[in-house]
Amino acid sequence: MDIVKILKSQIVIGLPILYGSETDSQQIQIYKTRKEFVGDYTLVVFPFLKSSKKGPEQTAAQIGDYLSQQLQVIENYNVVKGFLNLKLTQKFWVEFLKEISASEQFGIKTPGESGKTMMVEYSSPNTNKPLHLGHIRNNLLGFSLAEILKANGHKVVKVNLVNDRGIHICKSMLAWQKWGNGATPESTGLKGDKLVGNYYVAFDKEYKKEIAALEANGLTTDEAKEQAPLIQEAREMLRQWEAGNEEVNQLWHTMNQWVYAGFDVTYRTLGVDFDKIYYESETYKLGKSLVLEGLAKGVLKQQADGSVWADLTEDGLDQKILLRSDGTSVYMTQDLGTAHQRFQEFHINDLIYVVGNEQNYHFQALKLVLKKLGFNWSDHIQHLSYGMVELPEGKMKSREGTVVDADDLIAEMVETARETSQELGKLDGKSDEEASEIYHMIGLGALKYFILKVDPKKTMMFNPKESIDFNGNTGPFIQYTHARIRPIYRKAVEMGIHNQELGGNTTTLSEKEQELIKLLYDFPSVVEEAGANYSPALIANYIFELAKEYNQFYHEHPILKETDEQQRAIRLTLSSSVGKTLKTGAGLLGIDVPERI
RNA sequence: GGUUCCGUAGCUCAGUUGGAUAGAGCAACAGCCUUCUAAGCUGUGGGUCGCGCGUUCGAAUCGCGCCGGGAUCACCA
Repeated sequence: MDIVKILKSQIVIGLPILYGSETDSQQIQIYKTRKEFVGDYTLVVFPFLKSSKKGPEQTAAQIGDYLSQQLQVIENYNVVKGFLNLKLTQKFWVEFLKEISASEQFGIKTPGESGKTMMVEYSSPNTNKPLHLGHIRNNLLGFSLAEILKANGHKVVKVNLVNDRGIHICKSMLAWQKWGNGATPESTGLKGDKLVGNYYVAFDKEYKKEIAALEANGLTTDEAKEQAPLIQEAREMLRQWEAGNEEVNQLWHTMNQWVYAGFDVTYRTLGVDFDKIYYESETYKLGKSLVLEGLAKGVLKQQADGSVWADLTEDGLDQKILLRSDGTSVYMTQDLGTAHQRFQEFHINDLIYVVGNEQNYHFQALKLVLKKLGFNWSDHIQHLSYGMVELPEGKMKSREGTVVDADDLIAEMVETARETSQELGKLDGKSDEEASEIYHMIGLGALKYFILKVDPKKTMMFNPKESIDFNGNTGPFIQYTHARIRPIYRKAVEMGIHNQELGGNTTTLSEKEQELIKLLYDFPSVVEEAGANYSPALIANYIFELAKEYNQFYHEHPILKETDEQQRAIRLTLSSSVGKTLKTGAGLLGIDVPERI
């Protein structure tokens, strides 16, 4: 049971007794005592002054007296202005430490415990170009969110909706047809997604030339964009695809397979996976029947040209098209259909889309339209809306080649890990295989932490010229701290002292030791908060704090060399608990930690 | 223009259900390896929390108005 909750409930009971007035628990502010003051938890008493009709100090003292009488775990208290600082007994903390070391999975619930199933859709790439840094943020967030939700006791279904059809794919296909000379991943040695991406860029280059030529002939930019032969051809190809043209379909299939093979490599390197992959080519017609039903019910409107619209003006949005005048679907239509299908098929409680904030409007509209159609589960559609990754020059643009390629970046990170490691003389004497496994772990740890430590909803900056750090508030710092702890535990096992009973009464915990235990105590609520806010960043910040605190402790205190057995036992348990928690926390971010560096 | 998100140290970011003297990391400078892993630890310097007004015992945090930046408002996805 959470001590803060216990304190709160005691105060709810106590205030009427002391002052004869009810208090709602909202008014009770308890937080960890700041380091410059003595105590573990602090109650802010200002909100109670009206009912106590006394000064802050006196009120705080009265409440302090009351709580001390009620709760044995309170050692003592002190009052500074309107702040009541409560100090808990050492026994309380030592008992808690015992609990952690006894528990298999501290701070983590078992998936299914909550009785809820969550579906997380993430990644959802287009198949006309390789993945870049923006996709990395998406993939890492999606994977981490799924892990965090599981840790909160939910079952999780991870899905990916691959956007494998549309004009953008046709652009790559057309360019390949025109200028590819039959190139394949095998013949060029290129990763499939890279090969296809090159033709997308090639298309855009030629297309721009055509536009420029038409503009020179006096057309406006819009007209030129519309009339350029290349775009006309691409559109024709899309019509052919939709008509089921055999040849186009064959090419489409072949090129998509190349891309999938390429994506798989990137996904595997990143360590992300999916329970189910949807293909838009199979889902894009879903939703049309829902729209027609809505039309029949009169909640949607049809215009004279036959197009169907949802009127969202009452909710502050605009008119939203759902079926074109020729009766075909748009993006929104498909999303209506897939959402409907998913709630039916998987009996999910929540559906969370991990999609960039540029689509905020789309998801607002999606929920509203579903609501209009009478689906109450639309309230359970969530959008984890994350910010863009920007370069110093601004936004990344695939077509202009100003993107940070996912594979390149990963390779760079692993290479830097290798160089750094060799410079520092780490891993000398390890087999090549073992060493490169660790380089990979550290390189990816650095990258993942770098991305995930930032609040998802914020735009973040990446400067390719400055390499991602390996020191300080970084993934490798967490990994290093873990790798530092593990040998201690291994030695303790050799010495046969690894599971000695903690007495807790004969020794005095140092400030650092208490600080560490208190931090550990926070872990379960951090996991909870990260789950409630869809924020891996909270986990990242927490494990950094924990690792930093541990390194200070490590510097100041001997562990195995401590002669007092009681003291040593506590420090050992503390160390292995921190190690365990770092590993669990990093795992929630999709970051592996090594046994040794 | 409407909607919406953001603005904290030179740089990258924490801190926002209102609480005590606003914090980290990087970069700079000065120290600490014959002692359990120095990817570590210690110290120094660095702030008009974009600006103003308001609410409050108390505002980086809430409200209003400006300034600056991003996203979005397609018969694209």
